[in-house]
Amino acid sequence: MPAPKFITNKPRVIYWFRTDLRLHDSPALRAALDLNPECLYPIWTWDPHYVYHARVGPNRWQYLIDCQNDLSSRITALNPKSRLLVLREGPETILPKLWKEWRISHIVFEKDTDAYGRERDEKIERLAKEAGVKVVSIAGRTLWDSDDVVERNGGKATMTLAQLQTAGKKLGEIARPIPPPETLPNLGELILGFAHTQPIAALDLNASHRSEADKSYETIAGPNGDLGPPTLEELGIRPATTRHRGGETVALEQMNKILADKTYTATFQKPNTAPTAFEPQATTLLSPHHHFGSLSIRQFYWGIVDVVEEFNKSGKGKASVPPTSLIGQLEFRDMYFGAHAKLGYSFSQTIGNPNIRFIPWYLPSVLDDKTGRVISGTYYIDNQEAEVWFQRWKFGRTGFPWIDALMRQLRQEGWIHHLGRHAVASFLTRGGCFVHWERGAEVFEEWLIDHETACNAGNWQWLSCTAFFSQFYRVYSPIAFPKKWDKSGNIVRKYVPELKDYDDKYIYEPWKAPIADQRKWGCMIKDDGSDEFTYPKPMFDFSERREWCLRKMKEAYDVGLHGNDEKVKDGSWRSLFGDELGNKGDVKLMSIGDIDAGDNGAENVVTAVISPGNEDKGTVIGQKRKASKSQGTLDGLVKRIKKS
DNA sequence: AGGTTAGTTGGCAAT
DNA sequence: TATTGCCAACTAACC
Repeated sequence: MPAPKFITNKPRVIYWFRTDLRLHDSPALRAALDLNPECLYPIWTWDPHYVYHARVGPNRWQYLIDCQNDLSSRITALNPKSRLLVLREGPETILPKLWKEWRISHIVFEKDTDAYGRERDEKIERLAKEAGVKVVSIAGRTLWDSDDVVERNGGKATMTLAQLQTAGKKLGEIARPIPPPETLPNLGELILGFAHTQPIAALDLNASHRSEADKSYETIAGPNGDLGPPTLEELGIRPATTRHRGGETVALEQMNKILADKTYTATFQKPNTAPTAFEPQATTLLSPHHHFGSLSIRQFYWGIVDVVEEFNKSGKGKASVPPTSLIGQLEFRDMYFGAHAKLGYSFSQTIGNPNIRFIPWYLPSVLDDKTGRVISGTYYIDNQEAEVWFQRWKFGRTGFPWIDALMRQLRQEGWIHHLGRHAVASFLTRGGCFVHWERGAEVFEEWLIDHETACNAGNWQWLSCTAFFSQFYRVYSPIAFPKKWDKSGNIVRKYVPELKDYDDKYIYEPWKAPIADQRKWGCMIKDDGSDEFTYPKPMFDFSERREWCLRKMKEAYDVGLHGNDEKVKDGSWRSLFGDELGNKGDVKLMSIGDIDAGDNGAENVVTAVISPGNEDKGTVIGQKRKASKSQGTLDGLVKRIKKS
């Protein structure tokens, strides 16, 4: 081990912020302060994995930037000489330089939970060891440390709420929140006179969200040279469209408002909250704060427990209990984290995952044979019709107003109600399109401001009846389900404004309205719905598709393969299924990263695949497809999206 | 925390 | 008062 250049008595500490963008109830930050450091550098490193390889739309970028700005000013409020230092370089290259230049003795961070973060942190710990820097990593993102949960669950993934609850009981009471620090140490000297390492050029999964050149890594300290949080402009990302704002200050205000409504908090029952409500929404909307760590999960947990106890003593009634209560919702979150902690990367994919069923969905993922992992940014188009359905679903042009309203709300605002997620997920997978749940999960990853790998993968598995839940005949109707909550379809009028003047009677099924009424209400129902005075006909007969899907689900359950079965990996599963799927023979993969000249002169990176008989047609995910006569509907769709 | 259909039951008012 | 029609509310079976 090389000897440090300078020996000081007091620790010199880097606090590495990642998904814990808060000062309150941070066990890791407390540990850093307990070192009684001579100086504390609060840093953020601009990880190329997140910049290019995670799917992040403008709304989540903005939310992250909100969190960083708020955190920085809260740090400065405690110490005017301190702030959040945003370094435009990946952690694996910059941290060793900082340790050396800033004479760091300790690096402290909250233990990460997702597969990528944990793999990255292992590398960082090895590098730190080599450099003689001590690493302090403390769990703080979940009710219990998920690795402890797995251990107390017999070393297995938590696949039911009961398993999580039993493991939790064995682990003892959840820690009470730690108050925020009252002071923070000064920064050390900001020496940045070292070479700036650029990330290795890679596939940019967020290219479709950029309107300008990406300047993420132009300088180490940002355009103002002050290590301040970036702007969307610096990232070349289009403006955000959501009204939801991030940051610890907003998070605490929002939480306190909820807890102040004691009846709401104590009697909350998720299935009784309206998915059609949007302003205000029926649930807490705290999930994005928990995702970025701008709100501690234990702070909210204990806030609820205290309100529930008081409510039960008050004689006003009986508080709700898990699984439907607010506490139950937090437990579900920990259950998914427990499964993800055990299974790692394989939790968020079918192939190689022993815990999930194999169902022969359309548009399956492509596997990297070397790593056994799904290749992000690509998938097989094994059925052209399903690809059209998928694109129409993604951009809210299915012709089912309830589904389209939700998908447009998701794209615009980055958040939809949990039961709305049920509705669109059921529709895309087992109750409509029969498209792979991994395609849906990728769209949610791109557009949700509260995207959390464990919860997203888990919920898609649940809703597609791939794991956690198996009653596949419980299909959500795009008409009957929203009618139960809102007969007049206000959510449709808001997000599908071309239908705003339709009578209540037809708001969820406008194709049934007489032509004269369609004319009167200013919106004709036409096949492609390609101008602003038209809306598309439903892209299929729903009950027909529902029956077809039920047959296929039953078949898949009878065949009984799971993600880790050899037959799933080698493709021989096909011999066990009937030939009704319509995907004939093998599909072929184009080279990922090939450059494809787009119609508008732009160069697009090919990230998807071709199907037999269509060898000359590549696909660019999230961008315009190359012209294809067989996809008139899709071209109309693209035109419509560009206009909106 | 799904939806449909067919069948039953019970209240109510018209005849 | 008995019969009839109507319908809302409920249940069971099925997908």
